[in-house]
Amino acid sequence: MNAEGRPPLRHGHLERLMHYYHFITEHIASSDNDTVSSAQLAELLNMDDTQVRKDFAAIGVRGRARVGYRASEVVKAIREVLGFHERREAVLIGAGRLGGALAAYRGFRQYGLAISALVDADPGRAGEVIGELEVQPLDRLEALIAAKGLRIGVLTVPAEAAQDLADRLVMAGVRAIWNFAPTALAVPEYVIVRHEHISVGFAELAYYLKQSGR
Amino acid sequence: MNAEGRPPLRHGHLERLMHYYHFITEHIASSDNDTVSSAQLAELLNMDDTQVRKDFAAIGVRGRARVGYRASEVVKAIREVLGFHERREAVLIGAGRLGGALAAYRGFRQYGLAISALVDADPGRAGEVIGELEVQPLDRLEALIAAKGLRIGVLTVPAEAAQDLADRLVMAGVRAIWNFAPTALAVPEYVIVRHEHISVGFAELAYYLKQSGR
DNA sequence: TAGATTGTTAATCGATTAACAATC
DNA sequence: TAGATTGTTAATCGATTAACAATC
Repeated sequence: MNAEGRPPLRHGHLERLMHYYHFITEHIASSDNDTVSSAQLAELLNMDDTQVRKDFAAIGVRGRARVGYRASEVVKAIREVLGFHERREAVLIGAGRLGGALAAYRGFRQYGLAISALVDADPGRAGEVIGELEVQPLDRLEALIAAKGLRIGVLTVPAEAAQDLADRLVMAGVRAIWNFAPTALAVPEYVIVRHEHISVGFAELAYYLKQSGR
Repeated sequence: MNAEGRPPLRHGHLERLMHYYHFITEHIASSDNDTVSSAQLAELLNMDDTQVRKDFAAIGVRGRARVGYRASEVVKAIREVLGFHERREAVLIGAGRLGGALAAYRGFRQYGLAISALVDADPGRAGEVIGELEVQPLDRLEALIAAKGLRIGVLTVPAEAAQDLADRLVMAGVRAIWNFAPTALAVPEYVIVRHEHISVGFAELAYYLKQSGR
């Protein structure tokens, strides 16, 4: 149970909530009286309508029979449950192409993520500006984390460098790591790691392509 | 059933296979007689050992009682099933930071992915070299796909541009799209889309962080 | 041989889907 | 009122885990 007295959401559930959120914010105008039915969403997202109703019930959204759910209410509840309104500052390590792309992407703001420090191991990169941030030298990592009280680290570094940097992040107080390096990280159990394994996406795509007869 | 007479693998199964693959190739030297037991893998990957044995059985890998599985055999079987040895050429659209990162990443090769054409809507970018490729103007898209017989497209463009480009890809003969644009794509049912929704990863990380008491 | 580990069947668990009464 | 849609319970399905005989 969490603060709201609801059981914690599982992976699949969170994914579906994000799915609803994107679909509704993209396709259904947010004027106050816009409604959406579970059957509509289910059809468009290619899933079962009971699932939609259960998911909404689980986050405390109630609909009205013969009418459906208020789109704005659904969106608000999802933002609430997932904590999109809570600003979460993070330090990003590795200002290469991928790191630069994440640092410059403005879309993260709607989920509460603000990358508020950017470091790179190459001293030559220090001072360069990406998005709204200046690249800092790696040896300032701990100072930056302490100064801003950062608790989230984003790793966009080569595989070989990842474990060392993860260790430094944890030592400096970081408690959640978003890992884009193609390697597993060993961390204490009180640290949460989300490993973004991009090539898995390609492997799946290729497998399905193969299954479908090339 | 697929060509090998085995039922197709589901999402979870594919993810686990990639997990084993990475773990074994990273942590277990590939000399011919290296063995690994289901209990070992299960412990290290934090899962049930029966699961490991079932997954291996499903791809035709047999172990030996009291010994375990031959690491090299497991790796080979996974590569075989997932088609890593089949070279798959793709066109990448959008040579921005993210596109550039993917185009320059050499690690994809081990999975069979070769990005063999790179286009960008900005004519000013044409001619620029990223990795081993020269950025081509967008109007050459169809010609490149036809000339190289490409069947896979990678979209690293802003959300607004994604649907139009997906349409062009499909019209030109592409049958699988790896979509990094933060928007859903509408495509004919014979086209496979893999939507890489990166912010979902952050949302999950943030949710678990919140659940754990900040 | 003794005992560790596989391979597989059976049991459990959770997630998905079906059914349907309640409601608007 | 009639009928569409929710909310929820029950049934089904599939995935995970337990158990254990077979094997090396």
